[in-house]
Amino acid sequence: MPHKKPQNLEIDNLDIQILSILMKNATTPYTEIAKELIVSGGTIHVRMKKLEEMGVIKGASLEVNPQKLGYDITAFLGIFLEKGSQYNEAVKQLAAVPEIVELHYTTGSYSIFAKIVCHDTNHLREVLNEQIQSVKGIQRTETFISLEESIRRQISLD
Amino acid sequence: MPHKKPQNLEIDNLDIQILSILMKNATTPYTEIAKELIVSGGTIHVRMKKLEEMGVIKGASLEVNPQKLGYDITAFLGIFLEKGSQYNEAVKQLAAVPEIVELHYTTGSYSIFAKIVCHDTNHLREVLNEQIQSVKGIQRTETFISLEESIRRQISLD
DNA sequence: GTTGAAAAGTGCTGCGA
DNA sequence: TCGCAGCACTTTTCAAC
Repeated sequence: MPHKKPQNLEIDNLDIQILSILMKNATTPYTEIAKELIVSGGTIHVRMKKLEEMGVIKGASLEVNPQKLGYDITAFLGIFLEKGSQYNEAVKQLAAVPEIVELHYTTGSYSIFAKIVCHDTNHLREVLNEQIQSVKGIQRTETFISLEESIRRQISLD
Repeated sequence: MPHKKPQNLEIDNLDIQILSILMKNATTPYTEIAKELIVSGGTIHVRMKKLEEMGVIKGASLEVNPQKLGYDITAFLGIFLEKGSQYNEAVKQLAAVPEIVELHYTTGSYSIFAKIVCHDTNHLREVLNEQIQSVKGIQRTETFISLEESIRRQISLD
């Protein structure tokens, strides 16, 4: 009796619980997760492999404290473009600015929204004046400097 | 001759190189890093321990694809407070909103700047109306919905 | 501070239920 | 499909340089 391989491309409650634990601490051993969720270590492994194949898991990255590395300024940038159609070209040039850690195409007042990390205010001014304002199509920018990061977390999967 | 323990609380070039590799892929084995930087595995371990003690490394977290988990909307929120002094109280209440993944106290037009992740536009509207607008001290908000996340990376350590 | 190797723990694979 | 057990690999520790 031919039977189509189920593939099981659904995310069930167990998957969510595994992700939930690993999103808090990616170094949690599989055996410990297994103990906590009362399944075997092999099961965790199978689920993780499935989630990776599905593209749910992009990878694991080390979280560093930018301030301890001499990056004291985090700022948000609202960027106005002359024309919305210049977006792709602008992004290409902005990608070459290493201080930009996040960049979005947004609705609302601004065309582009960016997050930027700099050593100090001088560094920020340099990047703004020399790297960003000179990009073709960028009309002007508004800067919001973060004085305090009060919340920083991942989405909760409940 | 009494001699103060050096502690070696400086970050040298080797530390930077180790961090650089692990920030791209936190699952890189120490042995492989050691080979690449031509030092022993034990050295990598000692350095990592030092960096953790110094607080440079906050931890490792799994990066997931929010869209694959049904979170399709990423938005930025500029929040106006009636008085800046209401910040601490507002943060306390906003911390209880799980959809908020980042929150900053900023200079510029807004008092608070937040990043929020929702399932869909309805979910976003619900969170805005029921959870955020009701917080005491919040005057009004401006929403910037991300239509495309073009850049997402860590600071480069060069 | 670094090295190299030994010891402990974890991740992976195949067999059985 | 899941769980168990053995093997390979990584992390950790430690004495010596």
